[in-house]
Amino acid sequence: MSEPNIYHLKYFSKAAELQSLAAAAKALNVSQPAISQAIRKLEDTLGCELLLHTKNRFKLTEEGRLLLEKSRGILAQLEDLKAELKGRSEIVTGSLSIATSSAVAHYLLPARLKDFMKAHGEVQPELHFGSVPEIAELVRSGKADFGIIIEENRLPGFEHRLLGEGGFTCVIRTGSQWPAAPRFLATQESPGWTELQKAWRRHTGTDARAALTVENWEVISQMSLLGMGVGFVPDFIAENQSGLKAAEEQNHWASKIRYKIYLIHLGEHQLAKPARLFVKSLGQQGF
DNA sequence: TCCCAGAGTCAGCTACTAAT
DNA sequence: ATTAGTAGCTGACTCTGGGA
Repeated sequence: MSEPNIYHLKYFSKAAELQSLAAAAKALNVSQPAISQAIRKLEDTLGCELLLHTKNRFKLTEEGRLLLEKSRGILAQLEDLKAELKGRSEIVTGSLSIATSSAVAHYLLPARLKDFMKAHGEVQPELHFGSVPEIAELVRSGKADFGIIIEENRLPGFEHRLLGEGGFTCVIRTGSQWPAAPRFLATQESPGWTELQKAWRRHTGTDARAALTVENWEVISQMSLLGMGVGFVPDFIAENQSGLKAAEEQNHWASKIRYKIYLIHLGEHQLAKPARLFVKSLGQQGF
């Protein structure tokens, strides 16, 4: 019986990543049976089931998940080795898949990405957007190399790198006054509406009134611009959104609500080279 | 019920390796 | 150099489930 080889791992990883044998076959330019047989060979030689087949679909077993995790590291190391042996390790190629919120992508990422692309023009960046749970799932499933989240607390199962932190700001349309009976535009996600309510109650002794709770700070910014309410957003948005101004007199209570920007991934050794370099550059500069 | 997509099976081919 | 065994691939085909 042969030992598992690198093609077996490659085929298995791609199938697990794409959740489809046919899609993996297409991506790797081989036939679908080749993928199917490679996975069976892996199961035979490892003596465990890697996939659970159900209704024309499959899902990973616990062993399959473990193997996927380990094989990513092995394949990434192999890519590095190949590049090194070719004597062209200074030229970084491949994809860089980042999962984050649209706010981070809009306000924080472009400058960092621009610098990175200037140094590594061969890398193909790819951005995915979502909520914190969606970002976590994109990273966990391997669809994204790493995620950037704005969250108070750390997520279990991920390695974290703190990129920055700050406080919240109340914003209103430039030229307008703080309203006598403010209605707030805030997100449901933490930190957001719940923390605002507590802080507002401590500050005024009354309940905060919501104009709208939405999942997206850019939408909040736009609605604030239209005068639909007082936006409650992280300071980096307040500072960079033209047409809005911070309600300075309110920020002694708002800025006490803090956020942290974390970069999350499944482990340094599992990152492909472009991702490792980008993570390193973010870690040095932060946001 | 039909059609389509995805996954599995099978036969046959090629490439490689070890034995003679 | 030849031969046999093994591994891995492909194309053709079948089976199954979901959706129109």
